Amino acid sequence: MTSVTPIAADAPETCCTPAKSAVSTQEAARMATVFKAMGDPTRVRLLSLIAAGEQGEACVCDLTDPVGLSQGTVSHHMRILAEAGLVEREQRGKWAYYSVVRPTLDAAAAALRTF
Amino acid sequence: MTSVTPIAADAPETCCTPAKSAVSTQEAARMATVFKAMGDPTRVRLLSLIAAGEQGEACVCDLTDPVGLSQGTVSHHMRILAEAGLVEREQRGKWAYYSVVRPTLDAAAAALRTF
DNA sequence: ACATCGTATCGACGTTTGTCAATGCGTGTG
DNA sequence: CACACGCATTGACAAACGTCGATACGATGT
Repeated sequence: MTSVTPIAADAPETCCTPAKSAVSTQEAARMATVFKAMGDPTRVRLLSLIAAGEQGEACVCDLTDPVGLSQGTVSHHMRILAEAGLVEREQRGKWAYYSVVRPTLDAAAAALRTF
Repeated sequence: MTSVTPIAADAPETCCTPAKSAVSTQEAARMATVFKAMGDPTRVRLLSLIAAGEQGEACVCDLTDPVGLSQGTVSHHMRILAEAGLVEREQRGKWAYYSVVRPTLDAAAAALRTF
């Protein structure tokens, strides 16, 4: 699984506040997945820590201390962020480096502006 | 309660990708409140319906049918959206009109871009 | 091969969440 | 006044969530 459906970058051809129509149920669900992933203080913090990291990335071992949670819990949160398409995982040696997926963030921000 | 703390419009004096630092725990918590409110498909739908409404507003009776949930449940969701500062309530006659609070949306979108 | 280290996964737990049906509370209308 | 209507609140309950400790997995180094 782990579909990673990045909110849909549609927005057909709109101009300025042009007779909006409500989003479909499925689109609402996809948006909610991303927002729900960011709906936890710890995950917001994790995302922020990763973005603030050296190359905009960080491994789990760098994250457990700052958030003050067990390694297992952090790993769990990373999984949720990854499934929402907010971060990407890259195995380097025995470390797992996570980096922020900017397009997803941008799509989410854009989606917010459509309301 | 119902603090309605709109994410903080800080962003001191930054330019282009300038040595980011992680957000504080409290800021993370405030952000998470807003995103958590949008972390449910029904609430995304509600927000969208309101924004798509006549004057960018809608009363609960207009919302129950589209989302297919009981009136009590819709009222519950509206409360959460209101507490997150995402919508405002205005009593007009015997109807309660909800409207989207654009600044909160914008602040959330801006916050997303800081990652 | 073996021991070690960094992560992921599992099982269990208390808490929070989304939902409903029922009830309470204002507000306008007969 | 009494009644109907729109909305909020309550109580209850199943499902989902966040957390931990323990365990399993995969890569490194000895």
